[in-house]
Amino acid sequence: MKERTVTIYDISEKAGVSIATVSRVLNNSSNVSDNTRKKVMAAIKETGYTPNAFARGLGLNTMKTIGILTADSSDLYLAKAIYYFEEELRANGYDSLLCCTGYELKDKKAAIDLLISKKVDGIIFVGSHFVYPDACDNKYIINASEKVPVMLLNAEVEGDNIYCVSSDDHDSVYRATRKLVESGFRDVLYFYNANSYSAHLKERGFRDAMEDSGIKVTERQFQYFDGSNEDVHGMSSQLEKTASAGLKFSAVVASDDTLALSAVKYAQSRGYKLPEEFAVIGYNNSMLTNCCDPEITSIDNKVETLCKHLTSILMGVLSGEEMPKKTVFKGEIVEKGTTRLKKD
Amino acid sequence: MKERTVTIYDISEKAGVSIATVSRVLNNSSNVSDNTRKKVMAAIKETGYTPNAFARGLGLNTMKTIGILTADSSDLYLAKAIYYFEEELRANGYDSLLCCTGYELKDKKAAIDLLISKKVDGIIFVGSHFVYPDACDNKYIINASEKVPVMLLNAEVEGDNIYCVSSDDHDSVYRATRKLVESGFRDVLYFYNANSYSAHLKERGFRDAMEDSGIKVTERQFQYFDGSNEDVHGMSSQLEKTASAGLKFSAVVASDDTLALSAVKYAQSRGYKLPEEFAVIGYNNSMLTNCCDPEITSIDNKVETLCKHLTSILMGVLSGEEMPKKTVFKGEIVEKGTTRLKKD
DNA sequence: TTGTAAGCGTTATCAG
DNA sequence: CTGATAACGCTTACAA
Repeated sequence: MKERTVTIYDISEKAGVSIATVSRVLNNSSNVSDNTRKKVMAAIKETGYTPNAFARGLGLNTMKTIGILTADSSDLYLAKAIYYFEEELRANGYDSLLCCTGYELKDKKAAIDLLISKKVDGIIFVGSHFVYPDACDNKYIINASEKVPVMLLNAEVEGDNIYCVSSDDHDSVYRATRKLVESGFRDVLYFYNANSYSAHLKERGFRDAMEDSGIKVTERQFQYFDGSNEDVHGMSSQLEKTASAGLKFSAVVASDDTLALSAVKYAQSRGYKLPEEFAVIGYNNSMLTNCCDPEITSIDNKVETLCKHLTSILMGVLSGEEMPKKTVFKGEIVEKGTTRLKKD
Repeated sequence: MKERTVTIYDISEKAGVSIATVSRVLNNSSNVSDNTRKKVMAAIKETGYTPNAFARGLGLNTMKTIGILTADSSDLYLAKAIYYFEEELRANGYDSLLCCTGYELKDKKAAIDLLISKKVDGIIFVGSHFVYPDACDNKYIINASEKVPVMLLNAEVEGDNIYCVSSDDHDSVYRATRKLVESGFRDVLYFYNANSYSAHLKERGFRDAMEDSGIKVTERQFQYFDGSNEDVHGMSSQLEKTASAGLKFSAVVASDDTLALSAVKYAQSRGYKLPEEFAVIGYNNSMLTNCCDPEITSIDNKVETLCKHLTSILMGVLSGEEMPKKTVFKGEIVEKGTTRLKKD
């Protein structure tokens, strides 16, 4: 009882023209007389015809789809990025094929193969988790770039068909840390939870800032949290343990707002007054920074801007234009209640 | 200089067999001799051949893709759902085409048309925002279901090809509210920010619970927050205004954890002690409930379970099995620090 | 301006 | 077990 789906042939017949003509009006292409166009349109409207995307894809060798690759689409920051990408891409006539890979290298590779086999027009790597410190481990990105343009958000890999858009993480953390020190906090703990490309930049920023401030740091001041990105509990109890173990710190620079939030909870559970006795700086300026009292000073890395630029670069690449291989934006320190930084 | 992509013909030639045979080993289908299979495999490996997905799609009339429709993929709850869907779908060999529609009806319609024109095998409506109180406004969902199976998460629409999976929002809020009242709070404010299908169920649950507790409610007790889902600030200041305007309330039942969090901030800014003098119950049991101190009692509606079931129902539908049109799970009240509910 | 016909790369039916 | 060959529905030279 399934009525045959209407094809371009049905339209051509109904309108009394050839399928070529139908195709032409469909792609509102070159020279079709107003009259025939009208006839074709009428037939289309009447039948409710829509072109078969697969056939189209086969002919054009594209279905206007971009693969979006991310470790965890439910992560606060990544979710935002995905949202902006989807929006921008669709505005440009592209669909988004989403692939969440988790954090295992082999799953990432598998996901890429999958995307490429589905013949996406490009792949956006959302988040720095895809780039490893050891260059060999990034070979899989290069491989992908031999098939389709590869876009990296918040990461950097050298390659012919690879384009990188990022925020200057090193600079942001550097500036924030220096200001923090200048405002009187010298025993600062660095709290992080990733070993990705941008994670390293941030850490480097912290180290450099401390050094340039003339403060020696010990490795104990670098606290790595190895757990779920949502485990605020675990995070603050790690700080608690660290403190109980004898490490003194009265400020925390965190690589992520969740960590920062846990630092606020830690400080408040100890009865420290923020920002007088204890200071906290987060990263991403996400809604989490507004979820506690005082609200958290955080670094805004302009994810919307990054996503828009990245998309427009991708669009340029896809239409054969020459595009910048590396684009870097400057982050912004958004001061709220957990610090009292010196003004510039 | 672009080398022609290798096709099934190249493989057939290299292996000295027909393309039909190559196709057979590709789909590891019926009866191919071990010997020829080996030859073909060798040729495939040698050339790095991968089948053209578009051609395949054209032949099979499917590219194994599911459209995921959501108002805002960066919303904490929706993002989680999307994550689980993507994971489950991929485990079943399906890809996810993501479409974020925003909250305008016409954009929703456009997105659906788009998904259908891309010939997805089914559409998952993530979140109750797609279902309107006025049945006429839901016609577009019925329309979609005439083309592909439609799956609704946390919503309900009657239709031939429509399948609904949800948590019993009414029951959850009802039980939570009753317990709250039993624990001594009678002047409870209901705080919500949506007019969707499930929003109505929740509100109904609250009303019924109050009524069954013998408490009269006035419309002022129903506070609708009309703003961004991330604007914790705006939310708590609305509560502040409401209180200043003279409404007395010492407890808040919120339709969402963000609202609940804002209630905690409000209560704390007024110096109320939670849970003794002020109680709060949220919804979704998201990470936000752990972001303040005390942590927030919240209703867990088991999004992971819902998503898994929904996906498996969809898979059943796609393979022609008879599947339940409506599946309802029970939510769980997860008690934390903002209440001291009576035990059952 | 319009039509003809040759792809595009598979899968599937039917013979052998 | 294997091979021809006809779909699948569209785009696009090339002709007219």
